Amino acid sequence: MSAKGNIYDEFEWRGLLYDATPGLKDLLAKESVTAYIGFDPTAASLHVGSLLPIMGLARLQRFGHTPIALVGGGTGLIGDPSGKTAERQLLNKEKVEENIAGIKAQLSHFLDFEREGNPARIENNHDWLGQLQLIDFLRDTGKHFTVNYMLSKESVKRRIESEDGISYTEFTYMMLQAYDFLELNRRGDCSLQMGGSDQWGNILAGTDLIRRVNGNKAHGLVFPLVTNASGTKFGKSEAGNVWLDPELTSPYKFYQFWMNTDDRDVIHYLKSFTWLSREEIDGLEAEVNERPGAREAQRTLARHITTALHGESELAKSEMASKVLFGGSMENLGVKDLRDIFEDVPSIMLAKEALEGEGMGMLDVCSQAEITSSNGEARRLIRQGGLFLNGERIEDENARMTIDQAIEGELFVLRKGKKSYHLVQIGG
RNA sequence: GGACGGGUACCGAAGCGGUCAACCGGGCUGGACUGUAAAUCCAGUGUCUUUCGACUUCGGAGGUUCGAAUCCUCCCCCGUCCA
Repeated sequence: MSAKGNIYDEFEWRGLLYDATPGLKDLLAKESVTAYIGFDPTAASLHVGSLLPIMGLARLQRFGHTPIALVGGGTGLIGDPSGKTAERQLLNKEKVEENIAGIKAQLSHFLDFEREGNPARIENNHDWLGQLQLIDFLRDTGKHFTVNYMLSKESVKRRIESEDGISYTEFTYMMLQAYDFLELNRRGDCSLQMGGSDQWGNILAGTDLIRRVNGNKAHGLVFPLVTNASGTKFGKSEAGNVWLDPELTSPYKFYQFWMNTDDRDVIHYLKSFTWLSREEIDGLEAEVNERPGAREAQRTLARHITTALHGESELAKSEMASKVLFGGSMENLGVKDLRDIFEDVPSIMLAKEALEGEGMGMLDVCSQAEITSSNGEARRLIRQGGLFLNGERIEDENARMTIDQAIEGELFVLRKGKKSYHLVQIGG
């Protein structure tokens, strides 16, 4: 169907094909398909974990198919039990609305809503789920689900076996997701739902429902869960979740997150999250094997994703900051540059008077700047050689910080360990 | 409602009258090595002072005792089994 070949093969070589319904490959080869992925508005921003499905939609679009991003304004009020071991906290409607707005903005970085022939769309399932009448729903949709079928689904089974059980609310989630698929199939001829592999059960519930209600053949395709060689959960940094929203995760931190990718994961991530061709990725793979220390693959990965999400200029800033923070000294940098580089580093103001004359004890500075949470901790830190003022190690726990040590008389750069920076600025 | 079992620091888990600020493991924080890595090694991990020491902690409240995380009473919570 497309000059570039079949998207199915594309997913396959990129390692993004975990499972798919039979016949999907032929369908994708023959015609332009409309496909959707659901996004949960449980937070005001998506995080890097959502990048895989988002890219899935984007790839699909480049291959001539039509992507729909479905925001779960309705289902978000219910909560999906898949992959969860405990009952979810319900969100209120206002919060969900707010989250949807944020998510839409982020999706637009990746999907083309203007594209000739197959523009992307965003739908909110609250538009139809909100209208649903209980009795109608039970008669028209509920009839097609046996409890036996629902109980047999992995996500439900696991929760039933768990001690806390599963509420009726979450139990119903599967039916609603199936209904979404049916609705999209009816109104827009959407015939494919994609998602993470944890969605397989829900997706099949949808294809089954569509077949029963209107006899159409619908398809599902799921991506593998993104794994992490170190065994930690993908998408977490030491600072917590890595979000797509620059207010929550600065472009610099976002860039660093990818930069820190384990050698064992980086090729897989390049396949999953970038547009790079097979040849380019093969080249980088060779690079990783030959000169792992250069981390060319990580740099390429970080560049591509950061640019896609935050743009060229943010990438440039992130790279400059990285260079200073990890590369060399800050010697030649003025206050202006430093302020820029340390833009999203915690910062405090201290009164000029406090730093004149004797100055302030480093232990105090540490608590004021919230570098440490007790004097004892600050003491240990210094003793072990983990505290730096303007790049110089503090040797003595009784050292004092005075105004003449300030860079251009305006600010101090404190560093704890290798990576944790704090700024102290002098206030009036 | 009844019968047991249990609640100890971020988590898991010892301790069951003094020598307990509380073994050990994980996590976390520094340091060394390094590739802004992994692995490894070292150190640290209640608060205040840091040498000694003082103070606050072992579900909660009381009590016994010279002395309690450890014994007693009541209460709260969790798990398992029986109703």
